[in-house]
Amino acid sequence: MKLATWNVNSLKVRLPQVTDWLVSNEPDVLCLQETKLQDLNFPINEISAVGYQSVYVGQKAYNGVALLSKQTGEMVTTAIPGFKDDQKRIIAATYNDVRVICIYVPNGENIESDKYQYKLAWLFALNRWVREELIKYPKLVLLGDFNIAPEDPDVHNPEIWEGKVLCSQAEREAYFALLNLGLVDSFRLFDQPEKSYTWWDYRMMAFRRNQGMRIDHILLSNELVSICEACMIDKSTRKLEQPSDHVPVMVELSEL
DNA sequence: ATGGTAGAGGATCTA
Repeated sequence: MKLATWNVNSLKVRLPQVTDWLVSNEPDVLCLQETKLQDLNFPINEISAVGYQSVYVGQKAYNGVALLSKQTGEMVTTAIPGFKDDQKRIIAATYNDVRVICIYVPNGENIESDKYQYKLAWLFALNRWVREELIKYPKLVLLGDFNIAPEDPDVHNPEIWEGKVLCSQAEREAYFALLNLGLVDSFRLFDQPEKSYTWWDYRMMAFRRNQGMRIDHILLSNELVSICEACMIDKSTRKLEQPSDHVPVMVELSEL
């Protein structure tokens, strides 16, 4: 079973890249963030044409998440239960007894912003919900755009970014609180290239200089860690015309 | 201190 996540920064613009990527990589499930589409505009036919079903929840202009899958997902959820939120940032479904939770964590803007407080509150609500989901679904994958670089090796210039949004102590504590529920960062299960990142600012030639951050993650519950065979970042999509500022991350699980 | 780019939507807001 192959599971992937990709913040596409507008599915309308990135649709040809997404369908090409599905054909080339054949994931069982691809999780998308920042689709930036209202539900009535979701391109179900174009995605169906390459053999994938879609479930999605979106809104005008911002946010929006989706699950593209070969098989039909069950128990689809499109909000964190008990957390009032106008922003469409989560979608979850179950495939082969594997609970797949796709998240688009708020960016936070900067640590003085109201958006930062919203981010921390959102992460707290996520934690409470994932704790409950792990009881129901021992095979669980939490993946998406976390907007958190967990440790200094995940940041191109940790001295400059120290304490700033995406790297602040409170955000990192919220990330490790998720791991403490019984989740593992699949990327660090394996040897990886130095300076591996998943996002580079569009500005200042950040990608060419590899001035990025690793903020997109695939976390696995303990039951899935033992059957995880690989986790890789696909930088190739950042070299295409009109790229997203994020690139896909994918895991391979055996025996599923 | 500011700007640099991209996307949505039609002026700014978000990232």
